[in-house]
Amino acid sequence: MLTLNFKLPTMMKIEQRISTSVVDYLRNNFQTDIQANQIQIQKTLENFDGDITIVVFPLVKITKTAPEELGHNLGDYLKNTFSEVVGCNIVKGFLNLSIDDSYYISFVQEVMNTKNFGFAEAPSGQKIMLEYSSPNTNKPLHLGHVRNNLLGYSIAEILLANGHNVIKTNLVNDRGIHICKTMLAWKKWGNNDSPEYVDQKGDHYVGKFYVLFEQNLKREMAELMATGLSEDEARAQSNLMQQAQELLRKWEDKDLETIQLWRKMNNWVYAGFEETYSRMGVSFDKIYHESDTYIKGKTLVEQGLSKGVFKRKENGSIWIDLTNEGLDEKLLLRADGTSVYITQDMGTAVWRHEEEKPDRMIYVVGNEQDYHFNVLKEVLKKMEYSWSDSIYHMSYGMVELPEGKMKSREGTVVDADDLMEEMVQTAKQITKELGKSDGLDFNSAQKLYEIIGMGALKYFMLKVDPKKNMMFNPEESVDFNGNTAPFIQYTYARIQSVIRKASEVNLNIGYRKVEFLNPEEKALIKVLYDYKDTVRLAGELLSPAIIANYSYDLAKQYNTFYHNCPIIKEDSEDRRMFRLSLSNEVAQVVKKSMRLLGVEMPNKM
RNA sequence: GGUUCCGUAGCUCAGCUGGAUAGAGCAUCAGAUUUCUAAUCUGAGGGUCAAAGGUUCGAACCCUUUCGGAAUCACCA
Repeated sequence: MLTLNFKLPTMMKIEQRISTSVVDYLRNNFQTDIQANQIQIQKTLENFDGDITIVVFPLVKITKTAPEELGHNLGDYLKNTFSEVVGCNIVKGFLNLSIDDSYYISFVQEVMNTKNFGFAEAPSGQKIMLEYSSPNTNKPLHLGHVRNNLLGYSIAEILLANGHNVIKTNLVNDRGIHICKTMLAWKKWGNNDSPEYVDQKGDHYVGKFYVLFEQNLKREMAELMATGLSEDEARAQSNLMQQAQELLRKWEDKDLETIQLWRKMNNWVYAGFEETYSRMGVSFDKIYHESDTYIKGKTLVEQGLSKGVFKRKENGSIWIDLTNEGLDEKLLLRADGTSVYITQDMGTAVWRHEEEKPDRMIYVVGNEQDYHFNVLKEVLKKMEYSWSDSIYHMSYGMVELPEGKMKSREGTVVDADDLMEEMVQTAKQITKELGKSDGLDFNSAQKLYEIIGMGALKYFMLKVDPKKNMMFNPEESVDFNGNTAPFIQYTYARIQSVIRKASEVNLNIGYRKVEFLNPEEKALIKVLYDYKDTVRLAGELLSPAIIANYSYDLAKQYNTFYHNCPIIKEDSEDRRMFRLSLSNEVAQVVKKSMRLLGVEMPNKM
């Protein structure tokens, strides 16, 4: 169970005060020890009269009275207790309470007076290490990484907003057989070229050689299989595969020439990644390399072996038996002594824990690795690390394409750089067609296209529940209507425009009390009212989607308000200022929310 | 085959962890601009929540079974 530390809000919500009061009522009249969190309070549905609703069904069991009777009594009690409760009605087992407008009006004032409304007063929470991105250094980032990077970054921002101390880490998978494959391919077919020489981004350049290796391996395997070998046998016996394995052994033996080549190629890739991360707007506090942590992993495997937690097979490979845990036997170290994926993950986890002693370690990794993380957790548990339960695999769903699977070998990968460029270009085209960038200088216009294009991409990927597989439809992603970042950005820009126009007539932001609310004002304030709970929930569930959908609701509600309620042209001065201030608060919350997703807001569009 | 996850409108997704008559966007159709940005707003049609049982005052949500889809079970990472 995740817990969060919040400081007491400056003004306790009426819902909480009512819960407490209902508990008092029940205790005094029915001798029960019910707790406040057992009282169900929700928003009243639109078709009913009222603002908040108490579900009395569950209470009937305690009181042994009819739902309607209890509802009436409770309603009367609350009306007498709270001046804010100005009316009530009972429908079946639902007690609907009407809250006086003045409560919501003063809430707007509270929002204005709260420095960072909706966010925890940092830092009061846990120390959390969050791993995300974790690229392989043998190929460029693709669509799947985009989701990973955006999710990781956004979750970190959300946890920060909830008052946690977050250390963003990236574990670079810079060693392993796949790296050796690209190195071998470059040695064979690279002509001693470099990315600079052929004028290509480093990660793309190196990625070419990985593809080249796989193509040639496939050809060689096909020849071997034609002689009657099985696929596995063909792979094992192929020259290319044997040479790659030889290279891996040389690498682990620290062969100078191999290490130098490895360094050189990895640096090409890092330069490429740096560009991609930078445009994506993601960053890290601490970078770990598998090439460092695997050694620690090997040591741990030896320790586990001597403790009798692991066992060695005849050929020398080392395993853990997790059949009692519902998992299989799992390889921890190869027969030739080289390490596998999980070896380094064990090392990394222990290393991190020794260095930082975090309360939680969150891994943002795709759900195709659910099994791997179950094993990792069990291995650490068997090795009696008390913190093994503080590991949490933030397992997100795959990104699917309308055409079907993405496969690097078949050229159906959507490259991250290409995707970002395409989004920005589309934003540029649409913005120009609408004449929205007229009058902007070149740099400002470029900046605007970037904000819109990248915003659209980020929002599209983050608005879906992270746990679910999602469909990425490139055509739909550039459609800027509906539940999209440009819609929300437009709403923000519009508010900024109103604020600019207002200041031209000396109408400045400042709270002014009004006597009552009209329906659009009230509906809008109620969305703002949910903000704090939304940020908290998103933090508990590690879900940027909750923030995204909230932002959309808020923007939509604002647009309704905007169409029905004149601001600058409103007759009453008090209401004019109230609406302007409310608009400004909405803009601030929209901006902060979208910032949690890594999406920027333009002042004009 | 074992394990895990998923199935909500034609399509893409919400549904606040069991509450009232299941909601948005796209697409389709019909409207709104002499008025603070129309990348906007208003309205209409569209549902056996995969199916069947069960638990409950109450189920899209929990349990069981069936059907359909995906991932994984590598001396790949």
